[in-house]
Amino acid sequence: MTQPPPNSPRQPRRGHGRPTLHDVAGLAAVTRITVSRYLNAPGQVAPETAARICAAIAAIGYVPNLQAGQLASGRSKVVAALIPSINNSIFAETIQALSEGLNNTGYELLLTCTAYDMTREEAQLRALIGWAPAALVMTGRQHSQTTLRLMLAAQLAGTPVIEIWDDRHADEAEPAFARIGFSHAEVGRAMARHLLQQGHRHLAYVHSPIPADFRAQERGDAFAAEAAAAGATLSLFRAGTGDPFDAGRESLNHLLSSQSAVTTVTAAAFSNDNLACGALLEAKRRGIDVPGALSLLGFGDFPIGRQLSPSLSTISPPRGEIGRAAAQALLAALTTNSVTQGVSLPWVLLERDSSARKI
Amino acid sequence: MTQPPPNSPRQPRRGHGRPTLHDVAGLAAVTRITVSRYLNAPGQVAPETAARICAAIAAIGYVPNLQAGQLASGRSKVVAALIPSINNSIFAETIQALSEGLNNTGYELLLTCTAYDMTREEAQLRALIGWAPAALVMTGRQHSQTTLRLMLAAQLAGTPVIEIWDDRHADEAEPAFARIGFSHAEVGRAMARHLLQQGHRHLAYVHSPIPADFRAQERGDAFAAEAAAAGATLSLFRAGTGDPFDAGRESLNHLLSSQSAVTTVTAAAFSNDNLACGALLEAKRRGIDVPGALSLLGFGDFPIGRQLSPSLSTISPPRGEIGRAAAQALLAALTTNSVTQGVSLPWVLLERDSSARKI
DNA sequence: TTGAAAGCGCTAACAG
DNA sequence: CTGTTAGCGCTTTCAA
Repeated sequence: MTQPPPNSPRQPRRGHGRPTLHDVAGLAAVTRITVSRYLNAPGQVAPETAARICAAIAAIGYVPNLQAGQLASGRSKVVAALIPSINNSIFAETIQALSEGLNNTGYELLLTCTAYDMTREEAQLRALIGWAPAALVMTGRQHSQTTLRLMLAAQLAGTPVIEIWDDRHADEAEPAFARIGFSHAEVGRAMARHLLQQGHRHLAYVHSPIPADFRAQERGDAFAAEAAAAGATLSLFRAGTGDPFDAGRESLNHLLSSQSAVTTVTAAAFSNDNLACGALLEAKRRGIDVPGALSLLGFGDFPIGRQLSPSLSTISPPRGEIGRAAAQALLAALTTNSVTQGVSLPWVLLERDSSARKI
Repeated sequence: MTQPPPNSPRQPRRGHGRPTLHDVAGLAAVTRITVSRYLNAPGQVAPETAARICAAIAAIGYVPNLQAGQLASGRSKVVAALIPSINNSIFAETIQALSEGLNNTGYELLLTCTAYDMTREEAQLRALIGWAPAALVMTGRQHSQTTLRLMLAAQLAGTPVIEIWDDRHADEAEPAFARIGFSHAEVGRAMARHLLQQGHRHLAYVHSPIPADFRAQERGDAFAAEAAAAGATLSLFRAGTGDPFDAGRESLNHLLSSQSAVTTVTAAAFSNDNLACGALLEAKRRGIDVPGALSLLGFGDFPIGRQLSPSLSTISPPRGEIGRAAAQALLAALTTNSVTQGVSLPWVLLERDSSARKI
């Protein structure tokens, strides 16, 4: 039917089927721009015209092409976010909150996972920048040189950039980007202090199985430093990969089998609650008294920790708050064009039974 | 420098700062189209020219504008996916696998959450369609009329559409879309049969707190039907919202307090493992013998279930497989332009201690 | 192997 | 309140 005439000097391209502004305009007997206005600033269109346009849109099932709109306007409605893992319940809650916060603002969340891999982070960021995002949400403050360059370029071009789940480090110059989170070093120190204050002199720390989880690493390092400063002995372990509960069990077994008579560990801290719960369950299985013979302390405040007995002492990080604050900060920066502000969010040490003071 | 001449009749618009093909072309002393070819079909560009272009790109830090490219080419590199919740570990693994499968294929995953709300699903889908996605991934087979219309329109326009985490229902005509998942009705029946085979005649089922979780509802309904068919008595509960472990505990307490002398429930099945684990922990706390006095059966194969003692019997759904199969099906459909094929994926009933046969 | 021209669907700028 | 005109940055078709 719509065959090009045989002598046509050129084959004109035609769109891929979906109805366009043009079609709506034709049906409503107005021009495209009026339809565009109806969609973006309904107030500027006469009610009667608006009704016709509305009917036309419904009739042909028109859905605006966002790519075209954003290209033409030069401003995009995409917030790009990079997180290490979607599987990790810790980030899930933050993202859920961020996503809720962006809901009904017209902004979409474009989310990708780096799998704790800086090379991948760089590639992902590059791909995301291709979407001309209105804002950038990164996780943590450690990035490759190129990643940092891309972030800086974006920020210079006026795109708000924020780093979540981290805070300014003590021996660091003023951060280049707004951070929304907390200091993992402080958490690590607090974890050590909590155990030291209960009189423990022989501590252990079980690291995350992912060395590239910089924030977890930082908590462990700070824990170690604080323990050393207090003159306590410290055994360091790294959990195995695989099921974190099993890894926690194994780490407890390693810990026990590597005990020397003089330095019997009486308190162990873990990179996360799943590891700690595994250790807790294994201790119960082996008949070890928790906290009597061994105190246990986790991180993350995962729901299961509250359920076991003894219940698991842990750090409760501001999971959801980070997402909410990020959404708020971004929207503020995007609408008022102001500078994005970082925030330090509070965390809490939940002193439950697994590290209760020995009476 | 580039001030508009004072008498210029119109203020020309200029882009928003980021370097474009044009800039690269200028630096490399070629035209834009050659740069475009270098990016999309490097083989068609002379090596010498390619080198110049490559240098230019690096020099000015050019990142292609995807929106412009997709608009011009009419084909997008976005896969849009709608899931009920990101917080739910069950979907997290599927999405992670889908995302891995799409990695390095040039396709991006645009992900949004419906929060188990059909109205929201419709709104989200509409927003996603605005991105002219190359493919659509929906969750489940129940959608609003309008959502279905949009999905059908997309499919008609040649966009592969698949529904994950579900399968063809027995009394349903040929599904309009490819489904990748399994039958929740079958799972529900299998759960009931498992308990019936162990001689239980008084069953209970604890529903998900989310009535709009159609798949969970379907498992429960099928469980109930199977129990009724076998002449067993059945107590139905719906778990409370909030911490699922707590909800599971409460449901056990309700169950026990609503016991009549004649029909003492000896086996309870749950909509998910967290609920079941809560009940398991509560049973232990109350000194109820599991499985001696009460058998417990969950769904989902969450890691914690294996760790408790008695370990939790459960259904292990093909979480990751669904994501992998979806990625594979989409890529096949996108590259070979063939029809998307649905798949039924196998699940397993893990018969662990909480429902061990009474000897 | 490279270039010229036209157009993807929409919106900014400026009239009327 | 509505229309005209000229792009957004890229890719398509055809020609050289």
